Amino acid sequence: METWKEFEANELTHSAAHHLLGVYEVGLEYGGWARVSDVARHLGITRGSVSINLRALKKRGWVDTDKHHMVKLSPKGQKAVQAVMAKKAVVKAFLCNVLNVPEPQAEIDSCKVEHLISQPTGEQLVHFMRFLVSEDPLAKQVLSRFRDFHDHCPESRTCDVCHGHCLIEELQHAQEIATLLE
Amino acid sequence: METWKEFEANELTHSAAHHLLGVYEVGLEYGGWARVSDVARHLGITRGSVSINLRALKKRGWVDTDKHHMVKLSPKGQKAVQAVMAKKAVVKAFLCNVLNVPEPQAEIDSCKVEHLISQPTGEQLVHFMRFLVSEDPLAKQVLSRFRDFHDHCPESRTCDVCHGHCLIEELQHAQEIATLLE
DNA sequence: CTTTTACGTTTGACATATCATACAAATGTC
DNA sequence: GACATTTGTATGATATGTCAAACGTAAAAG
Repeated sequence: METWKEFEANELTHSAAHHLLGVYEVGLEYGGWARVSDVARHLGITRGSVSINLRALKKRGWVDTDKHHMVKLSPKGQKAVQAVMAKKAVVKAFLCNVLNVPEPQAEIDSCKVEHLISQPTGEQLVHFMRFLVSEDPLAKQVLSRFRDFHDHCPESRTCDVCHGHCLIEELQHAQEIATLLE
Repeated sequence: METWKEFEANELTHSAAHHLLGVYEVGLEYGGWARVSDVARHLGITRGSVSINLRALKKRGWVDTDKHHMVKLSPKGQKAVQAVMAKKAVVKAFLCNVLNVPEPQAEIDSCKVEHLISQPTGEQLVHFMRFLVSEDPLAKQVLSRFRDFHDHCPESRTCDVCHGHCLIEELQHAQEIATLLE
């Protein structure tokens, strides 16, 4: 009944995750060290905001700082960044290459959920993708078969016509489908 | 470079989505009408918070109110709730029945992302699940074959042993896998 | 009909996350 | 060396989302 509060309890907020990613990406060219200013430019927010946010992240052990105000990821922060990047990559790959979601939308969706996906779920998705690129011939056929199914299923083409109206009705069948698979 | 800000731009926050879901669920027994108090009890937060939050949702056209302080979803709110519920259902079904994620974890993960998934992505996932329950024999075989793959892949069993350590290394391969599917 | 309970709202507080503005110190430039 | 720019921080503002506590009203109980 209170599962919804797990969202708040998440280890990293979306903002915090992207501050860490910012430190990582900016730091790539400087041996892991980044400046507040560059992270701010990278994220498109003010130096003041980044200064405050990184201070909070430092207090919680995600980043370390220098005497010269330089910032880098702590070991804990590095692990978090790698996990987030990997989850985003595998979700985006699934959306693009299995579900055939257009790349820009897959980029947005994967970015929104990257920090929220649990370790077990991310791992299982990696296994699934690994299965789809395995030597099993079945795996190879499924993707093209799904594309055929998708192209010939009348319901899959309504989206081009009604632009958002039918999508909701589409999704209403989800619960029925869920039970069919059990 | 600023894709990450799409998160903030989301139509509904997690909190707002669950207020709407709360109105829906509480209202089921009263012809769609709900009271602030019952929604608060349902969500496990104070009446004050719900009062303020529902006022904001009313101002933006997601809910309507009575002279007697009764609240119900507007047509717009109903559509949003159905879309969110459907996305959660299809994601949870995918996690449980395809990826074999344990049900409690699937419940948490799907709840976290339900309001963040775009209409196109949700719809494509529905098509994919529909394909997996179609009469196509290939679809029927894939799930059990993936389970075999999963059970016999040495990497898939490390999780039971290292409890979170290897998971990160697992996920590091995601980017490589992503390119393999293109 | 009084009393008590329940309800919705209001207020003040706190936490997060952003902004604009201002300031002091460090860095660059001439 | 003097001046200008960049940088990090500080301050006050706004917005969301939560809490606890108090208040007034409305409904239920006695």
